[in-house]
Amino acid sequence: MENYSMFPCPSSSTAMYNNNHNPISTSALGSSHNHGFISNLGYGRQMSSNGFLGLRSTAATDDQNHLHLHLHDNLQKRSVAEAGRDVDDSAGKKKGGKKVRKPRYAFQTRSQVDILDDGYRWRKYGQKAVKNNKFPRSYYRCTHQGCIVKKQVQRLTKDEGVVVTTYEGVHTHQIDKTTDNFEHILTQMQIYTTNPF
DNA sequence: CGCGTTTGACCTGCGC
DNA sequence: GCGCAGGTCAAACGCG
Repeated sequence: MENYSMFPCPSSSTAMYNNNHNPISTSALGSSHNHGFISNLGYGRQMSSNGFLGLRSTAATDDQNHLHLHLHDNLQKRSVAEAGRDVDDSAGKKKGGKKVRKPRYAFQTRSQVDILDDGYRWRKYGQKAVKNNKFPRSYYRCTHQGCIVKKQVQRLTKDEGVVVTTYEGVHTHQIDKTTDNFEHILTQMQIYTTNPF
């Protein structure tokens, strides 16, 4: 749980569509806890070179900002602890028992499709059945040379319309699909939080 | 042929 | 120590 951050986003009741012309229903999204992180970035802006919209620092200050992730099912302490294991040598060592792990950012997206086109190219490297979840979790890596960003995609059992996408690491390169920008991404996804604060 | 997906085996950490 | 569950690997396979 420690290293997730959620990014509340202004919600809308407007129906949206993604690249595949599949509807992204936003009607069920809550709006009472809008902290407006996304809106601070500016619409139509190119993704920042660190590859994650310049938001990475928020995870490091997770405790201060109370940006705790509240996932419905299984993306909880176990997965976080496990994720630390595979952190590359460049980023994390477990000397003396202290592990340093990359921050992870989790989005909850109400979407008919699992894969959100965020402009980067991803290669699937695994899929696992998750306990207490009838949907498998998929594991993706960025295919850009030298980029070690990973993401996990999982649909919630309790709400089949919700897709949880967890990013780990930051991109070391520009976005691959230059036609995509943040505005485009927003047309594909709506992010909301279950945080009770 | 190159790239991406699938999938079972394997590895690792945590809880009991 | 053992079992479970999450995460990764890699060979096989499919597709353009």
